[in-house]
Amino acid sequence: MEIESSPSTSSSALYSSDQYHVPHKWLEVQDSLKKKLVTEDDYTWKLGETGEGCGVELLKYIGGVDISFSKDDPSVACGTLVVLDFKTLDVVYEDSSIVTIDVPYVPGFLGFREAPIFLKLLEKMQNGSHPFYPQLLMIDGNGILHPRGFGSACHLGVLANLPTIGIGKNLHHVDGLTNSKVRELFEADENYNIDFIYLIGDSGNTLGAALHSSKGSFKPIFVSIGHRVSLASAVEVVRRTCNYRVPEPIRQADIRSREYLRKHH
DNA sequence: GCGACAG
DNA sequence: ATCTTGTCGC
Repeated sequence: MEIESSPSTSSSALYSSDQYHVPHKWLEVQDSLKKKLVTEDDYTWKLGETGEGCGVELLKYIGGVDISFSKDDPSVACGTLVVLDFKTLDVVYEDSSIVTIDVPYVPGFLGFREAPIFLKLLEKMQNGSHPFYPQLLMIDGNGILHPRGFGSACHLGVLANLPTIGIGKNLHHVDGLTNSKVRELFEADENYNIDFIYLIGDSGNTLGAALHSSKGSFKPIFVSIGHRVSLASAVEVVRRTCNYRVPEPIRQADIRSREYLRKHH
């Protein structure tokens, strides 16, 4: 007869520390959603730039999402969805919502905590048949650059059935990838004036790319595919939305969510 | 054995 | 994520 395991003994030994507890079914749900993941370009529009205006549908509305948390009450947060014009990078839509979050942050399960909030914002827009509903979404968090290949960008992409790109501002150490390894790769290629390197794990899989996205930034951002987009397209889109280190859709969502929270709380 | 740990 | 001052540069 099995003895009931103690609460500190999580079903997945992601980390040797018992600092985090993985709620029941999260691994199963993640695995189930992962089966619906599409890792290639799956959309009808083009990125434009060359020979546009020939009747082809172009990428115009690109979304960004982020969440800011209250310093006083960690359960109070503000989720924000912005939509930018891909060409001009002007914000053409913004919606923010103050919410209370009871779902804990567990490394490797960020989607469970944040995706529901973004889904609500997207549904609100979709239900109103808003003309600026995003064709593609950028998420503050990783895509397949993740311990089980299913980060929050994949999570939201599958649930929203939208092409998504994951943006990490810090490296999630996965498959043998480390910051020093990334530094080495950049230094090895620096002679060729290359501003990005592919993140290839010990498994041999390409999990994403590290990109020096703006001129004055030595610290890279970490791009990985979420859903229905190829890595090449993802990097291209990210490149073209970076006025600063952080791509504009995410940067605007970040700024505006923090501002909204400050005003309404 | 210790410690790592997207947001 | 959030806690935080000054400081360097355009």
